[in-house]
Amino acid sequence: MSRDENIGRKDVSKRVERAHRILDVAAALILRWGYNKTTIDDVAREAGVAKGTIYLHWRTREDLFRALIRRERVDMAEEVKQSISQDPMGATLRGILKHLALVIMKRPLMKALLLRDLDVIGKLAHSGNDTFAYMEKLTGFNSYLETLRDHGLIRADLNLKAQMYIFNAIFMGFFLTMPLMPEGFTLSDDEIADLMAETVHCTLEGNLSISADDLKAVSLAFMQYLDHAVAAAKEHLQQELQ
Amino acid sequence: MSRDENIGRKDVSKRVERAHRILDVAAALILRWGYNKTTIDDVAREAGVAKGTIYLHWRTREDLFRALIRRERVDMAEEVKQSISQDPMGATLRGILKHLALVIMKRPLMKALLLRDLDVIGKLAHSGNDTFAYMEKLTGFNSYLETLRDHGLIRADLNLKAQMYIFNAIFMGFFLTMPLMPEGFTLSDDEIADLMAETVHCTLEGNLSISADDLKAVSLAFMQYLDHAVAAAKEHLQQELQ
DNA sequence: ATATGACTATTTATTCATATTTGGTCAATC
DNA sequence: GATTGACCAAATATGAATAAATAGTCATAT
Repeated sequence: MSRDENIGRKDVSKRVERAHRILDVAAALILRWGYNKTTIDDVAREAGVAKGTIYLHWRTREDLFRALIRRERVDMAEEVKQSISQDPMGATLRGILKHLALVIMKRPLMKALLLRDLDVIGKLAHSGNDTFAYMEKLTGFNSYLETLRDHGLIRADLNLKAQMYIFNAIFMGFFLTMPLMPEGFTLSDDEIADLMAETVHCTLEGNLSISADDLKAVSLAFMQYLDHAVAAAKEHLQQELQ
Repeated sequence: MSRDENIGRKDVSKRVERAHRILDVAAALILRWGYNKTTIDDVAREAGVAKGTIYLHWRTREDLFRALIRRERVDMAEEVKQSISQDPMGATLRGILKHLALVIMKRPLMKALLLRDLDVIGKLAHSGNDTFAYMEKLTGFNSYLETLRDHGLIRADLNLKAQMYIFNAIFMGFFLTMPLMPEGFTLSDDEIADLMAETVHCTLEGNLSISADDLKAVSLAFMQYLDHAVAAAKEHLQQELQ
């Protein structure tokens, strides 16, 4: 490794560190004041950099916040991956749902994004309603469901599209019901996650007896996929933050 | 029956008829233009009455639309009752859910109310956020669940609060997911209703074997309750429209 | 080369005056 | 007595003109 590259490396790591510091501030401010009322000046001041510095990282204000969202997603994916890998049943449908739910509940920004909380994401909701990425995610999930089905880990008497819809409805339903329940009918995050998992289990996994081999195979395939996807996303993010 | 009362009757029936005509127009206009942009003048013109006449029925604009919503609820309840009574399994949890869902899907106004579609209900959403009536409905549903449980028609290994939450989450989830699914992943109303029922069945009813006696008992109790509640609501509505 | 913050061109918020719409009333009419 | 629609006050929309806030730039400093 030449000296030039070394120097470059050092510079880059400093830059990335600063980018993260700025995003940290942006995350705190968007949750405190909402996207519409969070200014670049605020972010710069709180992050201890000049405004111009922020524009050395991102071309526009929106770019900055979109980067924040991407980072949030990557961090979440990493956390979910860890969580799943520690649970023998983690790669089952109910496992994924439960771990995903618990991680999201701990992350106010992800929760706000999922629930489309306009107080937080404001105009960020309208612009760039990335349906392409969404479709991509859905089709990715589709192939995961196919794998599960091939290994007998979900019911075979329901078509994929239906199972897809059911999974989505349960996922969104449990989250969206949270703020709708009146006093006395609310449940804790952990209870909700468990019930979500239970619902998916009963409806999509049925009372199929899980073969250890199939579970192992699916877990391996899924973790391998997740490892790869998360690593790529992290790499991509690192690159993006230079 | 004296002649006075007869004359009164006739007048009242005319009045009620007119009230319904006005509400019909209000329903059409609120769906076409939304609450905020539907004026009393519009309603009066379309209904073929003078504006003053409307104020002979309701004290304010909001009262008119709240009456419309009450009527919609009563009509819906009546329709659900009919639908359930024709289905042997109608009074089971999955039966109720399915019939309720199908009826709502056919009623744009109910759908808009359920989904809190601000384009339709506009400022009507904020004012009078009737949590009391909501609580009442929830506790009513609670006791229905208790009856089901006593007759072994739903699982006994989940507490009522949890089952309540699950039911709500499934119900809302399937409805709210409808507009969120992209092209190619959508399902028909009937498919969605069936999947909703299936989900509730798997999760809350389990694979319990239903005793014919218990089913009969629950159906009877439920239909009796529904009959009574709907009749009272209708009576109340009739009274309200004078 | 990197970072800064004063600077500017836009955007957004505020104000104020005017015009229009609309909820609700009530004297006149049927 | 029931119904009407002209009428009014209040609310809402429109627009101009001004002020304030803010995104993004760039000459200068480190």
